[in-house]
Amino acid sequence: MSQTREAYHHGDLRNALIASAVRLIEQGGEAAFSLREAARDVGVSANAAYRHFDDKSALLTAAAAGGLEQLASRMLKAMDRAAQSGGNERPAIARFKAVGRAYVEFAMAHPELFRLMFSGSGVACLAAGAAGLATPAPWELLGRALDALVADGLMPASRREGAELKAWSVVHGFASLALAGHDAVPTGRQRHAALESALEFGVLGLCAPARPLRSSRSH
Amino acid sequence: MSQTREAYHHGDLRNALIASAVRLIEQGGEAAFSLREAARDVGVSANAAYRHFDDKSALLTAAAAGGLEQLASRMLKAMDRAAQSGGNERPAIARFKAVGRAYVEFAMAHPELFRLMFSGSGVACLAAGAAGLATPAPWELLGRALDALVADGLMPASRREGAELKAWSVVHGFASLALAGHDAVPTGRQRHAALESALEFGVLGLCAPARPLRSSRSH
DNA sequence: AACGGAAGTGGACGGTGTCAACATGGGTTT
DNA sequence: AAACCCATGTTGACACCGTCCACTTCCGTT
Repeated sequence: MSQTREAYHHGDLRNALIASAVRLIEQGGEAAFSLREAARDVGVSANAAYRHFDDKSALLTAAAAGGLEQLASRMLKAMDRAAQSGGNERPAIARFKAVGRAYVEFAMAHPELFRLMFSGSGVACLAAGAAGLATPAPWELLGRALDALVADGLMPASRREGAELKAWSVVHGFASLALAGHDAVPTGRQRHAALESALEFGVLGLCAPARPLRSSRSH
Repeated sequence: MSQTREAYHHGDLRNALIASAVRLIEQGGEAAFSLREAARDVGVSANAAYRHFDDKSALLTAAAAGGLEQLASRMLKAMDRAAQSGGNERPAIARFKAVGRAYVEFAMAHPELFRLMFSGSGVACLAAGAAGLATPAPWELLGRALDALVADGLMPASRREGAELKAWSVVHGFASLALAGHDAVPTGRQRHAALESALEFGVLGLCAPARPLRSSRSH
């Protein structure tokens, strides 16, 4: 984080612009960001940005990719932490929950950045982000946690396929609704409890035995 | 509340602007909408809009509220339809699933509008939308479906509180990820199957018996 | 020491949201 | 029926934005 050393002509403008974009977005949302403002913020002409980014949206994408990397890093750390001290849960379940918890907590800590990551045709953001990423992509981490659930015999192997989507949906939906300020999502202390409850809900949905089929054809 | 009454100068501009905004947004996303363009579209001066909306964002909010109403209407219709011909599912479960299905299908049919409804400080959108809405709000419909699950003895009453949030998270997350073009969400025919699977996942999470507590204090 | 190209600058264009002042015409009051 | 008023809509202007263009400045290479 040695950013103060950037000389106008010689520093790495690219990263400085990304950092500035992230800062502006986290403060006032995607709307409060403008290419000119970011350039101004770095103390450089507006058009200088075009030497490093094709487009305004290219800068946005780069900022989103940075956020994605940060998210993945947090998830990874949370997983490792949970692996060694999983409380009184089965380790695989503790890890699985830790991943989801980290996901939601990141969204709460960086609401605007999180929103940016999944806004618009996020295809671009996600794909571009995942392309040259150092840390494994978030959904890859989730996949590992799910594999562990199967390996420990907690989740039927037949349900492994498509499990990422379900688990991801719960936490992503939770985070999105919380960010939207939906009434159903409590705030503050109670939200933590709601999140834990939602995580247990996800575990149950994945691991619980299937419901008996109800063939009430006619009566 | 008699809204068509504003046929003063040139028809009811307010609704015309909202309709135009919805159209523009559905075509090219929120970014492709501008106050001036909407005004141009209905053949009126740009500033005329300010007689009906405080702000650009006020128009956006109104458009989102319209979408919310449409969503609620679809959910209601789907619930009613499922109630009378629930396939070979328990009626309460058929209704519950129908609500979620309608939610996701609406998002797929109107991706940009759906995105708008939950973007930004959606508080404004959702609150403003729910305020003077004719049809019951979407989450109210969901609440009824959940009540029915409890009434039929399919979901433990102790889990009723906060159940909206969990169910909502699944479908909202599913829709959001699908809209973002996430790899985990299949497209076309397979998506339908994935949605059904996710709905069953939600039912299981709500209705399945709790996991046995695992009190592995110390070793 | 000269040079070629990368990095950054300045100006301009069309577009946008929004404000202030002005025009208009239908409904209400006399 | 005539006069008025105010909601409705218009015109013009301002600052800001993204982006294109031509120009300058400096670094590393030869």
